[in-house]
Amino acid sequence: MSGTASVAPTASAKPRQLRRRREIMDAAAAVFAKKGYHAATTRDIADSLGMQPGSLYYYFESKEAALEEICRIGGAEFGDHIEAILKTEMPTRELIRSAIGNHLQGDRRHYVTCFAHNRRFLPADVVPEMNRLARRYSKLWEEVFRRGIARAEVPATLDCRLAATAAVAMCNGAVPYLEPKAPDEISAFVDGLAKLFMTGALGS
Amino acid sequence: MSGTASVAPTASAKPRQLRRRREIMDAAAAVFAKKGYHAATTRDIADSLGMQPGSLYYYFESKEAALEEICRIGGAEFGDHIEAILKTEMPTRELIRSAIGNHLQGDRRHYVTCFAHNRRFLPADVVPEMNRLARRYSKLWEEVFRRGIARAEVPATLDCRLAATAAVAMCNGAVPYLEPKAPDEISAFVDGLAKLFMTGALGS
Amino acid sequence: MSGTASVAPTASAKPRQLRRRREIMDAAAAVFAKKGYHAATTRDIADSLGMQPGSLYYYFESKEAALEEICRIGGAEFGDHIEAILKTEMPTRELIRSAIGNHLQGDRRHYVTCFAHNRRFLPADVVPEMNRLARRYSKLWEEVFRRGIARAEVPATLDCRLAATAAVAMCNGAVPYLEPKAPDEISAFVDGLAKLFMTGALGS
Amino acid sequence: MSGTASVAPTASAKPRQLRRRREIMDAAAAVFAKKGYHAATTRDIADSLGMQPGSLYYYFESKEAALEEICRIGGAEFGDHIEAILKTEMPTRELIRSAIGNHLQGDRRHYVTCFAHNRRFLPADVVPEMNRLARRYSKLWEEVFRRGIARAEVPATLDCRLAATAAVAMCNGAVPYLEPKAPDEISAFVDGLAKLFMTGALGS
DNA sequence: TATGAATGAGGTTTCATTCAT
DNA sequence: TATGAATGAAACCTCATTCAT
Repeated sequence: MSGTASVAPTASAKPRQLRRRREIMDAAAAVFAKKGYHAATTRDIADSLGMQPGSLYYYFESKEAALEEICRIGGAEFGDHIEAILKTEMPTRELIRSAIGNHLQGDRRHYVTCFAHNRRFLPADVVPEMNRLARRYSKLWEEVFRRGIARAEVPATLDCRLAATAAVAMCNGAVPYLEPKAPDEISAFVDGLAKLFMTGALGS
Repeated sequence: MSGTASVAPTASAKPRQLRRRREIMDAAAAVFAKKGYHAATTRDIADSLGMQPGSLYYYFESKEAALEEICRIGGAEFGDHIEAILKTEMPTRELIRSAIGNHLQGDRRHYVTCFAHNRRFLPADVVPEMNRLARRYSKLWEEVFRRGIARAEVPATLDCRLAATAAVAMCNGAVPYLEPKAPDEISAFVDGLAKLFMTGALGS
Repeated sequence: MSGTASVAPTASAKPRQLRRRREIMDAAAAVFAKKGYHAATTRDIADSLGMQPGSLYYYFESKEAALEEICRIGGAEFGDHIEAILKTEMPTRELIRSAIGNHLQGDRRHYVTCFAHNRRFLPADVVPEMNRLARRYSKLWEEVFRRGIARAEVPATLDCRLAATAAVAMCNGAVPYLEPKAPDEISAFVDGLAKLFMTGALGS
Repeated sequence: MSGTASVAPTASAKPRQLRRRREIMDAAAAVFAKKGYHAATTRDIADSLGMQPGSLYYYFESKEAALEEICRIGGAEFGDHIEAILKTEMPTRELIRSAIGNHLQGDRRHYVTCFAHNRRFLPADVVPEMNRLARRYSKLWEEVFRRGIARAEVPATLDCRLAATAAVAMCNGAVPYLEPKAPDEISAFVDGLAKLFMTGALGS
């Protein structure tokens, strides 16, 4: 397993293996996000990678374990992004735009879609953990609004909890509208959604 | 064989059958909406009705045929509701509240959830018809905003198409937040969403 | 159940019931003969009678019991016919023509088709009885040829057993060719088969 | 990755797969021929191969698709055999014996039995193709007799079409009599049938 | 690391059968 | 007698997963 002879190759082999693993998980996340966990077959994933279904099992223990990992990443990374931008002095308008952008345009957007729609299919003993991640994500959205109130960029009457829910709902519901769009269309779409969310349909 | 006595049962026989069929379809729509088409088993549906899976086939030809019918109803009825209220003189604020309410609180809300999330799983030859229904629903939402502009209840600068997409996206994304709520909580939630959608997170 | 009051109706009701039963069995035999026992559903039979599948169970205990009765009738009646004509002084040529005709044109021809193709699907404990009926039918065919030899109407070198097998095989195999034919075409066809069987393809 | 060593396995991989596929199809044909398509279960086929029913689907798409392929082979190959022997100078007696032999003793005899009895169960859009194959087989039998007439080996009065029908009917009807027989008994049986068919029961 | 063949659990569906009406 | 609704066993089929190569 170890020994001086195998150190050198391992040092370069590991990253390659990890890169491959990331490719596999990305493919799985994309397929899960597109079709949903149950409609997605291991063959779908394998096909999108040009391999055989059986070969996937070198990279994950089971389809469910893959979903679990994807959800964990999706649930955590999205929170992390808001947490990071909350540490900056960005004005609220930009915070919101950045958070929506991360949800819909980020590298790992498939992971979050997966998280949003498929975490309920995980085994009962990990669902609570996932819900904790979801709550954290919501709370961070709330924090965005609360901070906006503190800075007088947001009316003090805003129901921050409801606004957070609405933001997440709108992002999740918007996912299916992204697929047919080109990348620059997506940017414009996200800008539009962010503006609308901030000023409202009846606002100026 | 003849006589007034036998007219009554015959006259009520069909409705009874139709009522039962509606119960079955409602149950299927609820299960599909909750778990998604592929994760929902015929056993789930049957269990929620207290019957055996095989007995369902007395009422529909296949699980897929049931989905098709549910989607058709969901896609049509929701458009119908907006169409109906557009014919009234209701102010735009109430139009929007009513449309969101229909999406999230209506008797057939499970049908529309089904339609939104599962119509892509229908056989290729019915998907275009379903997409036509979806486009119609969007167009009717657009019409709500366009009418608002004409009446000067909505700023002329609003991108009506985007607003329609955002409204539908928000409604679809909000569905999972409804389930744990009591009926009156749902009403308050829908009121809040409608208000937020109209005035925006940053609006007064 | 009994009593003077019900005697009169019973006397005429029984035949009516029996006639109906015969209709049902004929329909079942026809469907079994056409599609085969396993491909034939109770719905097929019911449809051909304009009734509901459940109603059939007033006339037979089970689909299998119906098959058993049909096979028993088919197996017996065909033998009976040959037995009857063997008692006459008919020349061998006419005996053969009559036996083939009974197999392919008789009122109960569906019963014999059923017997030939589906008796193997009966429960193990009645198969021997059916095979006994089949053997009897074969033996009676043999007797036709043996008698022909005795009367010098058939060459003494004929393998009577083989000829019996061939006759039955040809009749069974000819059944599918009957269906599309009109009644008088069937007669001509049977005449042709009988002649060919007697004189051979290479005979004068 | 390259080198002569890896060529051999690749070269033999395909044939191995095809050989296995042929085994599966042969087993399915045998079971279909014995029990009939509807009475034959995928478990019957799997059992006769020592595998699980689900594993069969590695080799064919559905039970019905297997039947279709079997019928296509059965319908074509039998015609091919007569076509081939018609190209030789074989006398008519031998032609007939060979054609009957192919029907009842050939490697693919189960395929033809399948074809004869079960092609009507195929989907409506392939039945016409199958019937075309059946007609071709009949026509080739006719050609055997027609050629015999031309060569004066068969009386000019023979109804060639009827004789073809009778030959096919006799072969199909004789199939059930083969099963309990040993191989050499089968040969004798086929010889007997051929002779009887040629000279007739009443012929010398 | 990857594959092809196989497994077996579980899903959808069919259908003979029952029974209250 | 007949029906409509339901049952439950068994069929076909899918698919995540395993394993020898």
